[in-house]
Amino acid sequence: MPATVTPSATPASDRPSPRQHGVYDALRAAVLCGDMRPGEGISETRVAARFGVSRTPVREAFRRLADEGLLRIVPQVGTFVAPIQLSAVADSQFIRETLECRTVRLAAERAGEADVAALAGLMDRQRAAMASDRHEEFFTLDEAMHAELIRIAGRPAVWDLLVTVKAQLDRVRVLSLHSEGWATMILTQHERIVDRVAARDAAGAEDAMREHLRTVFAAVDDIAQANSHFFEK
Amino acid sequence: MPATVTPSATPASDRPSPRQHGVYDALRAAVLCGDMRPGEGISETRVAARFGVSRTPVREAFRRLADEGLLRIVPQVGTFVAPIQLSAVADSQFIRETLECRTVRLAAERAGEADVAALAGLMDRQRAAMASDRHEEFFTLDEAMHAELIRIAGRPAVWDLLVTVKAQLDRVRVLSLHSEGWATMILTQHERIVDRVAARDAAGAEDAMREHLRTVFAAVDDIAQANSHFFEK
DNA sequence: TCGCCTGAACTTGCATACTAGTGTGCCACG
DNA sequence: CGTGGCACACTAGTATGCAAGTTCAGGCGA
Repeated sequence: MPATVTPSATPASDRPSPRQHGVYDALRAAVLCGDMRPGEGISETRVAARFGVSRTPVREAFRRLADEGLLRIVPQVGTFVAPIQLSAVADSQFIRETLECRTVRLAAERAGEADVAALAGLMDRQRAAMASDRHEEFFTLDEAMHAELIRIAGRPAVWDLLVTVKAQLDRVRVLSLHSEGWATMILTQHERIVDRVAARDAAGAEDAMREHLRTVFAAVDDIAQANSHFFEK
Repeated sequence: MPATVTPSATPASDRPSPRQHGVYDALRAAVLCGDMRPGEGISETRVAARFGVSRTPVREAFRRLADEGLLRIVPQVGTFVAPIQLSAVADSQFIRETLECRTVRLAAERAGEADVAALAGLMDRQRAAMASDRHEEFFTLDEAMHAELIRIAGRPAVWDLLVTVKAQLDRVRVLSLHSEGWATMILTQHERIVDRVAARDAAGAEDAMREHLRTVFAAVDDIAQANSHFFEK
């Protein structure tokens, strides 16, 4: 390979997805949705056997998940699903709130007609999903709306960062029981955010976003007490 | 290994640092300080030979650096020092500014006498370092002061995140030539930030921090034009 | 002289073997 | 019956061999 020469073309996206990605995605989903419980011990050998691959791609997936704080690797001892640390959850909340409050403000200042229409479409689908009790789809649309707002703000990379940062928050969220009134409240808050963005009301949008994010976070303490064996500190 | 049992004690910090960490640290420093130039091709085999280890720990280090956006791994082709993307630099700036402006505001609201004294001590050492032209030490103290402000704000995890996010900015910074007047200006801005924090002036501290961070960022375009072969897009 | 084709050398991805260290359970002994 | 110690099974860290794919250079032919 010639040194000091940038590879000419060959975009990495065309390459076949390596096997480690599949292992990573599956494990990450299992940890986030609670299929693998905090404190549970796993091992490279067993996971490799279950996925039908060797230890190498499993190791790569473990390392990434450990970097994200979802696994805890103890050399020569084992790898464990990380307990949910309340301090880490609070840090996630702080970072998310700080970044999303600023981006939603920018979104309100920058949104064009097409952007507002896209948001309105997402809201319609949210209402439809909730009316039909399709909770999984509602969650997907929730994520999509937050991502769209950040895209409108012109900072798509911020969402990429938040996907990782949010993980600790998501682990708590799936423990909650999604009472009926709760989902309605989320939808109402989404409507208010979009309404303020559509009105180009930056300050109002920021307030609405902050209230929305804090509503979700406010449930953390209750959830932690009801599931204290999953938490640390 | 007993499953579903949280490892009792055994903090990971006590464990001997695996070899991959040494490789990771060395390569990261080389990329950030410019010893390895953007576009330069490296290979697992050569790096492994140079460090006297096998490919495995080198691979792990490569993976982590690629996750941070410092390397670009092209399967079956090679691994390259990532070019500096202006968009990534701008995103780093946005995230850093957003988070540090909020934390410095919190620091101003929360700082106790001991915190203010610690900041004053760091400023004294900065003045001494600059008076003696110890640029390396000044840089270290610069980092320490930003970290200390975030610690005072009560969000040390935010600094851990910024260390990674800042990497793209740091790659540009080392390309600049550190003119004399520039360092003086940085020091003056630091003094103003600490002064506003000591005065518990949250808004003033935020303004000072924003001006400070934007001063550094303002030089990016000039540096990019003077080193266009290192940049992409 | 230009263009194509072929092959060799290189790359990373993956699988496997081996090492050093840890925790646990069992067995012998008091 | 209780306790201490040892052996074993299991862990992650590392080394190495093999496979699939890419690039580039050199030679051959037009």
